[in-house]
Amino acid sequence: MPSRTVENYLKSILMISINKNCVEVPMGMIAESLKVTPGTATSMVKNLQKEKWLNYKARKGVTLTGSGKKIGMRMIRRHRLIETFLVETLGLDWSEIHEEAEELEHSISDKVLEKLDVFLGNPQFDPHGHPIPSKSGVIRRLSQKSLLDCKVGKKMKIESILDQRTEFLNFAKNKSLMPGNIIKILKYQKIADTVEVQVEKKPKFSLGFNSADKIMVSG
Amino acid sequence: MPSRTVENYLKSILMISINKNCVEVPMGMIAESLKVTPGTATSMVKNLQKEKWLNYKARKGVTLTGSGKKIGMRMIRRHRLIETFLVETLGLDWSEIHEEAEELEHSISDKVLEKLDVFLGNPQFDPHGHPIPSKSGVIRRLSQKSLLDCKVGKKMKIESILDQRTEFLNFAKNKSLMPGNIIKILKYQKIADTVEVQVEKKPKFSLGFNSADKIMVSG
DNA sequence: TTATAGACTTTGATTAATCAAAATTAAAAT
DNA sequence: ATTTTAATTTTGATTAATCAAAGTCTATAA
Ligand SMILES: [Mn+2]
Ligand SMILES: [Mn+2]
Ligand SMILES: [Mn+2]
Ligand SMILES: [Mn+2]
Repeated sequence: MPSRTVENYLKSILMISINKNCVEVPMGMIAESLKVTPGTATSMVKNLQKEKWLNYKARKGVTLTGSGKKIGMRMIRRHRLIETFLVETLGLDWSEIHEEAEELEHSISDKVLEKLDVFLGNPQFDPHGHPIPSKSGVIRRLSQKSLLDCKVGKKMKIESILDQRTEFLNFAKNKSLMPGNIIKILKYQKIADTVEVQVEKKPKFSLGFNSADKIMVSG
Repeated sequence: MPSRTVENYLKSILMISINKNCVEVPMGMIAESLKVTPGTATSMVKNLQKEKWLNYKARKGVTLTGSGKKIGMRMIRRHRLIETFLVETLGLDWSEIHEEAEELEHSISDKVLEKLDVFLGNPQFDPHGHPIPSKSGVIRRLSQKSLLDCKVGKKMKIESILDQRTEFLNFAKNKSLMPGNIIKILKYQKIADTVEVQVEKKPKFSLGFNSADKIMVSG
């Protein structure tokens, strides 16, 4: 019933509200995340409100309704299961699956999706370490702690990578910045906005604050 | 570059010209095959001509250009490889894959398609017995002989099933009307427009002329 | 040779999604 | 309390794809 555009809006809005855990998602973030002009986002969001998928307060932002959340979550599940399939079964690299899944998430029937889920053995995390919501829309709470929130010297486990850009993921893999690996912050240089880190026994290197904030960790 | 609508038009036109082997494809068939009104087909076809994908002669029909044929063939390859994947890998029934592939054929990147091809071991035919074009756009000539063109009593091998409707394919499977099986026409009753047939050692049954014409055979 | 039916085309309108640029508002800085 | 800035909304227009219904052709049938 919802068009692929609607599906994209609802998924993006849900992901923003999860990642930044905010209740009201501001229009600017929606426009940025969907790569449309602010005016487009405003007009689209008004339509979504008519369809009862969200509530919109002018100059405040947007809150998903129950049905909006449901569709958004459904899209996240689809996206992540498809990504997992592309890596596990077809052997694509984790850096090239995001755009692919962005399309496929709208094209697969529920039946095929559930077959895929079984075929893959009910995976719980996608290749970037993001939890895959259950069919009924339940998702594991993900770590809200990024590299930036860590004490110097403490060893942490990498949970997931938020940045989905191909180049960033290539860089990350090259530096072994991958889910499961152990990372330590060696130095924290506020003035230069960098952290110096070491992954497992590999050579140390530096990350800017923006990049470090995309590496989610636990432990 | 071409939109999914354009891809659908070019694929449909190519398939009609192959199936009916005619050079000029009439507008009516295009409209019917794409389930749009005749006026829509006319206006769309004019756009396609502007883009050099085909030549259109008013009240005559349409002929694909080289580039139009190339895109059409690419879509046939995609469609059939995806159908094969859905049956071979995910275990869907041959009756429920057509609509699915109709969507997916537009959503998968070339890279994923070729990975799929390798994963499946370069299959030559889809689950309905239709030849899969090579990456470079070469397709095996398919049998032009249907059950209707057979001598009574002669044993023939079923090559492919043209009718893609779910209900027909369910019926066909139930009667073992599937590629590879051996079929014999027992009786040919022009007046009732039925043929009585027997597949392998199974009980005999009747088919209307329209249905019989959808079963392509050889040998 | 006219009629006429059926295939096809034209016309005029609609819808979803988008943009650019102008207008408005609220928050922050002075 | 003003001014400035940044975020957001409004306005007006465009594009691809579609339909309904009116108009036009052309091949056959009377
Ligand atoms: Mn998407
Ligand atoms: Mn992911
Ligand atoms: Mn299609
Ligand atoms: Mn097929």
